[in-house]
Amino acid sequence: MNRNKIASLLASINPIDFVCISGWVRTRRDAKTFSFMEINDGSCRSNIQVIADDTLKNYEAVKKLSTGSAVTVFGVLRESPGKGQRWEIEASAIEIHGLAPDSFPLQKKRHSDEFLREICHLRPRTNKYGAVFRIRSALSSAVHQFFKDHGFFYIHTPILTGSDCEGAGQLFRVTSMDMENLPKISGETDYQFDFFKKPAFLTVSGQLEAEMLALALGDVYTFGPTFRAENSNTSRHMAEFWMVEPEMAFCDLDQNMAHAESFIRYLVNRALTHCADDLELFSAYVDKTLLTTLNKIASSNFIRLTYTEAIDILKNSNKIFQYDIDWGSDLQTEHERYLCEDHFNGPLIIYNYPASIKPFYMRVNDDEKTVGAMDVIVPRIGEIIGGSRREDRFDVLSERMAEAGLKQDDYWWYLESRRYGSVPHSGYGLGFDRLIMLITGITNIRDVIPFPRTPGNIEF
RNA sequence: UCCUCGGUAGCUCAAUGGCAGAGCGGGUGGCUGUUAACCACUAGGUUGCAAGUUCAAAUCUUGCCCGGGGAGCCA
Repeated sequence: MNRNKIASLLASINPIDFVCISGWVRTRRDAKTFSFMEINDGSCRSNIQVIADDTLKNYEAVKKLSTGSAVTVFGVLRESPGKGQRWEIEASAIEIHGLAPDSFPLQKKRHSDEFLREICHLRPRTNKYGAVFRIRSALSSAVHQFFKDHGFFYIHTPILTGSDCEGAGQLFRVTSMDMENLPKISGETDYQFDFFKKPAFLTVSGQLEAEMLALALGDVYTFGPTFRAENSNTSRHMAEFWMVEPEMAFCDLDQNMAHAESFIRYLVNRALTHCADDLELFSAYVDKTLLTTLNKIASSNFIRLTYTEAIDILKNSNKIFQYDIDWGSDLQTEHERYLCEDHFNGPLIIYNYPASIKPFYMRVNDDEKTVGAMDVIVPRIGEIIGGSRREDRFDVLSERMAEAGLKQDDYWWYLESRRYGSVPHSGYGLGFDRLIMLITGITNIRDVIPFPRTPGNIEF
């Protein structure tokens, strides 16, 4: 018989004569002639209560079942006479798969996130982490649904790259050469012996390749892993993270910002409507203001202001910042937080940044001082989206590349897209892990992905 | 990488130079349609590692390792 998922049994309207569940024992309590067990199979937050009485053939073994043990239970789904749950299963047979000895580190009581991070292989079995990873799955589906509804095509851009795409951060090197015995030519590593016959890296963004597809299919997006070899030790950076990158042809900066805003609103709404039960855990135990925050994001327009306006507000704020504010310098975390959390108290989009602090591919505005860049800032997380209108003029783009010290030979194909039928186009990157932080209220990015990769940490 | 706080039982923490403790978890027994069950008893320690100061160090000093928070780099 196929097993029933606990989620569907708990949603049942009527009793069911014969059911079968498989899962892990969360807790067990003994009564005089029977035992209460709570089983969780990961299909939902709730456990189901099982009544195992002493007529079971293996009752002595059942009485020894400890937290973490795996079982299959056959029995009747009936209304529970006890308080606290509507349904329970009266077991007719219990099959024991694997016991969890008393060294099983998860207790019924709450554990610290720091401790659970040391046992990433077991933490999905807790209520909180089970909920995070169900939400992560639901929102991954929501990403695809949103783009499907808007006529986008899902494309796959390479993970391995031969060029330092946008000069964004340190790259991980990829090689098939023997690191202990590198072939040398006049003192330098001879890449002729490497797999690609030239240096190779893990991608820091699929944007440049995504642009090529946008200039053919119209509206496209990528959703995949991204790698940065930065020595970042913060609660919002990882060496391996997931990014959603839409790229849209015939799209200006205003349309780009409107798109980013509706995308975030859609995802927040999806979480509110599709993950209500799991979200309740986070609003109860992680962040009491979570639902207020999410409802506000879902219902109100994002504030839009230019970089220049942002600088003016900061200068007139009479607040003392650790870093000085001057037109031309990048906004620091403290500045973004002040604007987002104190001054406007809500999500905001800052656009038209100085060209000098932004990458070569962003389109230079008519003032020739700023570029069509935009960052979406949300409370508590900071930057969740970074995007821009792309420079579509061949001459300007080559000039900007030269200024950035990039070799045009390495980007010949990128430049050719501006030579043949170039069009206005825009796109952005959304940090998917940061989105999960926003939606769950979790404050450390290491806790929204099953197995986080950070400097000095690649266990599991 | 920098600043800052911390590391004591399986977990969460106390012990501020003088006998290393509690709650939870584990084990044993009892009780009960229970539900973070309850009651009793019980086991459990290289106080992160190394050196130093002292009659005496979990406690003070130095170095290292690991973790949290903040910052930079960024999504």
